[in-house]
Amino acid sequence: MTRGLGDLFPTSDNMDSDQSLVSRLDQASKTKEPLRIKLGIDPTGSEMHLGHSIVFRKLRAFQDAGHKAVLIIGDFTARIGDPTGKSNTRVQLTREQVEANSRTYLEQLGYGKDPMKSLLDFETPERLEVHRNSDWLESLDLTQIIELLGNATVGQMLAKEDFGNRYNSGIPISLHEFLYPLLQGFDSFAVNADIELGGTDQKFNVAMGRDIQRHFCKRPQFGLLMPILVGLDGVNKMSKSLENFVGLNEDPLSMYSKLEKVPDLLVRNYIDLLTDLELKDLPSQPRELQKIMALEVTSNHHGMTAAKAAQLDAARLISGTQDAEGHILELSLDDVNFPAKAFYLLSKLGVSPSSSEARRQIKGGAIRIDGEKILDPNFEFSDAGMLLGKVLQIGKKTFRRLTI
RNA sequence: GGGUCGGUGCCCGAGUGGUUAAUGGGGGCGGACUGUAAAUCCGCUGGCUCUGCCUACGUUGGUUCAAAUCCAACCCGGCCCA
Repeated sequence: MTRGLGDLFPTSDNMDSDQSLVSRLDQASKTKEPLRIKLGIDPTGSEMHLGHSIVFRKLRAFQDAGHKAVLIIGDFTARIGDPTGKSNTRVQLTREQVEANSRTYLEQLGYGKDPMKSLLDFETPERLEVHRNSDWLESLDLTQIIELLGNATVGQMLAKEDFGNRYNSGIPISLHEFLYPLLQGFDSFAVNADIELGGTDQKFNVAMGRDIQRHFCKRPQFGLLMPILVGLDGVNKMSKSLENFVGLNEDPLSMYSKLEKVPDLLVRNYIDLLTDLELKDLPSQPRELQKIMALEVTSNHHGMTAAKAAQLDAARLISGTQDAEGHILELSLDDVNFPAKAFYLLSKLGVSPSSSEARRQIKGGAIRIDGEKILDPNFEFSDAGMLLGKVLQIGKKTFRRLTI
């Protein structure tokens, strides 16, 4: 339960169960009253990634220990946008976008899937509640909103790192952004949370929840924060917009290939946060560790059989051998008008983003056909027969078999 | 609302009437090396079936043979004042 923990508060070790999580857990097991573990997620995108999964793994651990997961789909707060970690105002989403995102989020978390292969246990009713925060936030009236706003000061808001940075560097902060932490806090009150899970960047918002609960005369929650997962670049946090992520619904091969080459410094961290493996039982060679980690994580989401297949495929693709029969994606020459010059072919096939880029790739020596380098962008293929069944290679890692 | 400064390519950021898709950095892509990596080195980095053509420096107009660079209005933002 404490594995990988980033931060926990409050942490007093006295016996006051409002201040010590250990005594609260004791109390819960004595009274057979499961704790309510809140985790909120704003459906602001369509794709979840491994960074999200850390906190869900923790939630699942609580479920498996008999507690109740209270999942909040932030369909209302998604429309405001969490300013945490942002250097500018977030675009506001429409109701329809948010609704579509909510559905894909639930699917990615394993709704309707075997609990053994999914992040959350959706199958055991007493272990899960799912709420949408529009249920209570949408109907707040101005009086209530003003009461809510009274719980925090401008000073507190500006003390929050992201707001402070933005304020000091002259980047605009819209007033509605100040409301976000308060609404997240109100969620904790609304679902009567005992513990709120979140990333370490959520400390301010989670702490706000305690203030709001106390304001409404509820027992304040504990905050249990998990570290932020560093992305594949080894520098920034994992995020879709930085394109350093591994999506939860990526196919096994793509998931494995990305994980297998995470920077060495990250491998232990990934093992700690994304698997149940014990580091001391594992070999120390970085390359071996990468493979074990990639296999294990892929297996968590797709099962061991699929993960092992992905590992084999990845090895074949990397070694550059083209005999990964059936594993090379096919690409149809259907749309191509012959005679076709090399650069036109690449852009028409969609392997190059533009025909200018295709020219550059060719000149840079990135393109091979059946292993033979093409260096002239204007090289002309007179008809499809010249290419049929051959393997087009773009860079080191992308292979496409050309078909009709 | 008033004053003032500013809005440049994926990002940051030079440029301030005239060879040129527009210095530099970051990021990205490609190549070499390697452990498929990191570090390092090299090349590329607006679009187009491309020896040429087209679109670009907040928006729209204007001045000029010529504008990212000058003028006007408008939109957006910072700061100071209210």
